[in-house]
Amino acid sequence: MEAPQNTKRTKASEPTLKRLPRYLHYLQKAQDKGILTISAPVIGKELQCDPTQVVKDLATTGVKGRPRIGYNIHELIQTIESFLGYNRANEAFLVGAGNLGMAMMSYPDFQRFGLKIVAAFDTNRDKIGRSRSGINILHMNKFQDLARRLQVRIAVLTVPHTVAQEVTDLLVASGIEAIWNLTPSQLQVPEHVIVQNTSMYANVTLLLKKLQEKDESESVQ
Amino acid sequence: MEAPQNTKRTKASEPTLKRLPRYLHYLQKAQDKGILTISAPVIGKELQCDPTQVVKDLATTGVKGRPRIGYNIHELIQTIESFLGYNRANEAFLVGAGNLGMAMMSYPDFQRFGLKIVAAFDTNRDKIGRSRSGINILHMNKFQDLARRLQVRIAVLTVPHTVAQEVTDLLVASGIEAIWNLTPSQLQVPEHVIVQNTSMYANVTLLLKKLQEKDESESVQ
DNA sequence: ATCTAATAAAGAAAAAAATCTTTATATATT
DNA sequence: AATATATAAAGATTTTTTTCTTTATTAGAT
Repeated sequence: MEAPQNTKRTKASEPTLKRLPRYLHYLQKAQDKGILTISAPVIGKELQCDPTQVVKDLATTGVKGRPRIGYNIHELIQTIESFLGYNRANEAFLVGAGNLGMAMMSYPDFQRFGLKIVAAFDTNRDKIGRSRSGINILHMNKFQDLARRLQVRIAVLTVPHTVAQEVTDLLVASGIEAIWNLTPSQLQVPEHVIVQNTSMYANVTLLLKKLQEKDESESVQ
Repeated sequence: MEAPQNTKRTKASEPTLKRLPRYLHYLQKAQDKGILTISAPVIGKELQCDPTQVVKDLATTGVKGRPRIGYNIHELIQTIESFLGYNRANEAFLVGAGNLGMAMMSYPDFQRFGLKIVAAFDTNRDKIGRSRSGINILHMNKFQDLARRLQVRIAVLTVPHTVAQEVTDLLVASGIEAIWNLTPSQLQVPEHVIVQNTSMYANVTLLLKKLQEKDESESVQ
């Protein structure tokens, strides 16, 4: 355990990390169909992206392919999953059992992607004691104690944005090291805490802007 | 209406488009506090991002600031909203009234960001006829007729990934031009159809990988 | 009125990412 | 066995995006 076999400390770029799960999803479907080997050009064609991009992305995981054959699909899946850390089950607490929180609880397969939501928290009395997809909803005042005792490092934040910052302060005080922020708020956190923002608004903006640009380019013609 | 006043056809970059809604959200909160003018360094400090980046992003919208003063916050908000097209109410149909679909229906303020979900569709009998946040849930077999009659161009896709492609084919056949894809599937669409992918899996992967890299860098020290 | 400091704006440089090109290799075909 | 071909892998180029630098402007202080 002293020397790492893989000296490939090739820190993958963010765009690459975002593409890898997509490849993985496609590869798993392909494997289910009984396919044994697959080439980068085929993946690129199917996922409508550049084949050399696929080769480059796969190369960062350290997997080796063979000319004229492609990659062994089983080995490829294993390597990507291991590279992304999907084998470890990272335990997480979800905070905010509203609509979005409930949706996240019943979102399928997070566990296959390395994330296991082990409990949910809210302050609404009507929700406490209930459960969703096997995840119990507890009162927020139990968060700090449980997070410390269970050594949970990750929180999924789905509270209303009006209370996002104050809840975040509690998470940080409870030892949370990584926050998946699904609120539109920009969270203030200490340097050692990781925040991953998933803004629905940014995405809807991008979509509408693309549509708008398409309209404009057509009207110009 | 013949010649456009703004010859600034500065097509904004994708990263810029994703940042603008964040600025907007912060600016609106600042405006509520009664602030009248604001400078890029202040925005940058508050949102912990580079001040020159903020200046560049704001410049693409065409807004003008004044040295030593900053930007008029009201004018700034107006300009960004107009640039992003938030004034127009783009009507959309939501397809798939499951957990995520319901969450999207009750997601606040989409309309402020230019998107108005006017109806939802599903095939589950238990859901049809009900409504959520004032949005009625209709049977999927009414989709094509309604989309055409109401000239709805945008669809929000929140169906299970197993049926994502076949539903997409129906959307396209119904004249839908833009799809906000919240399933993990890579959709096959004709060239003229715009797809915006929002993958929860890509985001969770990014978070876990960042945490993993942090752990590794600490253990190396 | 003049000077100073803060800041927008424009431009240059650097960094990052995507795309393109070349090379090498292994399989299938003749 | 020799050749052609598909493909991975490595490298080079181009493009995009971010960061840095410089310049110009303006409010406030002296």
